[in-house]
Amino acid sequence: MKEQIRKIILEVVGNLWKESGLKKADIEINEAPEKFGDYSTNVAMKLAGIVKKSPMEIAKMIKIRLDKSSARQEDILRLDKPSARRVKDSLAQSQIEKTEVVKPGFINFYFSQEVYKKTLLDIKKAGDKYGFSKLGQGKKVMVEFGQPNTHKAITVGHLKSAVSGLSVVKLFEALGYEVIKANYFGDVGMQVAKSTWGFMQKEKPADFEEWDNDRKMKFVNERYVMGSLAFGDDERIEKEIRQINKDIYNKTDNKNYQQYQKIRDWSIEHQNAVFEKLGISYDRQYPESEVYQEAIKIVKRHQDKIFEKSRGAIIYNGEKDGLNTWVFLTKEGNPTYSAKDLALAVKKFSEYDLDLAIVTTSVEQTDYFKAIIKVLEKIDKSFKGKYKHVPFGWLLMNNKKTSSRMGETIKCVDIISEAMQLAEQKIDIDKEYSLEQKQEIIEKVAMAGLKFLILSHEFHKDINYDPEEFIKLNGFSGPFILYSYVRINSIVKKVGEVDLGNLKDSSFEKSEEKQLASALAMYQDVVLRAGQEIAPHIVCNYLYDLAQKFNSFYEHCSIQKADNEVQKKSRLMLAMATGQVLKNGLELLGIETLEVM
RNA sequence: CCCCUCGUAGUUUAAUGGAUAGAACAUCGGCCUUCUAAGCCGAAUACGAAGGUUCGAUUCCUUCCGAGGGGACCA
Repeated sequence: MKEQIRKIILEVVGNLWKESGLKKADIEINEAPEKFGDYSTNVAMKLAGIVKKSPMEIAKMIKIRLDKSSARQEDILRLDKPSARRVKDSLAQSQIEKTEVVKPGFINFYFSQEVYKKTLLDIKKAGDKYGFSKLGQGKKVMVEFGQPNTHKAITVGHLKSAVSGLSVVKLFEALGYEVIKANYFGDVGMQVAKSTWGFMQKEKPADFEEWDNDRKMKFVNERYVMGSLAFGDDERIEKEIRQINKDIYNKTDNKNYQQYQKIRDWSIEHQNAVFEKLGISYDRQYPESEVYQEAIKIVKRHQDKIFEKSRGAIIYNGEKDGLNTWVFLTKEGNPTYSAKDLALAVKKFSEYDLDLAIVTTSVEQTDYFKAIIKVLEKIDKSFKGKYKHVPFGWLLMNNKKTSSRMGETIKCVDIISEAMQLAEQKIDIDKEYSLEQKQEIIEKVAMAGLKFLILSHEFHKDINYDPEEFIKLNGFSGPFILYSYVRINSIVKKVGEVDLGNLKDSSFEKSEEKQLASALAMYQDVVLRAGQEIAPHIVCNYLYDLAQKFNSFYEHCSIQKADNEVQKKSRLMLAMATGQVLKNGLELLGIETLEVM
């Protein structure tokens, strides 16, 4: 839609635009505020500084050209003179009903009824694929997200990563990319050793083997905290833990390694269950242990060209590239996380023929990944621009970051059950749902609340959450959108599905109808922007606005009590199309719809 | 000391250099005999400070103030 309007503008100002050194992409088409039509452009204001005329004057001249290009007005701008027919055709093609010039120099575009009808028909035809584009067709992208550690609890941080990552995946799919979902999880290292040590210090409860994995992992995490605290206090214990660490690396066939393996198995089962609950199934799982050997090799291979020796370690000296210096191999010859991340990156490209690899992590790793990417490009120029780090902010509790070492972290499973409790309280007791229905409502509403909260903030910003008023179930929230969807579903059930054919008799005259239909027409542009900017919060804002417009429509334009049969059917089509778009948009956020609530 | 984020109503936040800075929660006031009131309609309240660039700055640049993060063998 935007692209078509851009073309029309170009018909008129093309030459002048080029002379001014501006590019086609500089022609901005934006969604206009409600009372200023549907789309608007500021080209006149952009030209003002260059041609030294007032923006209003320029805008008026452009408008004359748009309205009837043969106008006999003195043209001090030397605008292009496309034939009247070409402009008329362009306008007709993009179904712009009228244009308007408004201070300080905006040119506004109003959709015609044709846009509304075409949009409804497009939505009906494309269904779940409405909003998809072909931008990434034939291209492959891998998104790495989640990244928990075994032998430790999954925390809110991982929850944020998982939810954000899933949304990135969905956005790229909507852009037409083939997406590979990857997880990189820590299953080696001191923290794993600490946890294993802690576990072996205390008799486990008699019925331990009968516990489910959630409960087992809670116990394991307690033992991890204990081991972690003991590590700093006692040299003898430190020695024991380091020994366990060695046994794990060497896969020594002893009690330590066997215990480690057992906990690792529970952890992975637990992880998969938690991720499944969040709607995530990975295509490729990379345990840290898998890249360990490769990490050493890759550093040694490039030892003198990219890396250098310093204080006994092998480092990448980032200072000369304006970055920090990072250790890749310790003086004992062990690979650090940087070496492992590097090996992982190379492995990803060699396993899949990727056009792009995205890694999402928390913001603290921003500088670190700059270095990793730099080194990667030094290894092979073809990696340039293909490895992308997307940082996201913390989920803070009362403005403070929590420490996993001290056992302060909020567990992912706890936060989910907290959300479910809230959702349960909200269920209308007058409505008699079956037990299964009730359970479905609780789960989906809770997930919608959680996911929307996480995704509605800009990625790189921290989310400060107050446990008291944390998950919102009304207002700017996921459940609000679900609720709107449920209302639509309920109407359709009552009135019955309808097909108006080509909709040729229908007309949307009330402002609530027009605004709703306009918003539907803009959905594709929104998805495109959200995908290109990797910004799901754009989708959140759009969906909330759309749901609000629907609720307003619902309040002011009755379907059952429409004036006549055509209006009734037109409105029902509008409602059904809205339902489809809400569903598609929620899908981009990884939120499932439901039929009643 | 160096580098990176971020400062918007009481709170949580939005706005590719543009129109009256948009919402939500909380507060106050209306609307359920009428398609699900988790809703609708309305009121009130905000760009950390000072300069600069621009027709136009919350947005870009500089300085200051404030918060957080990163900077050698932990991830």
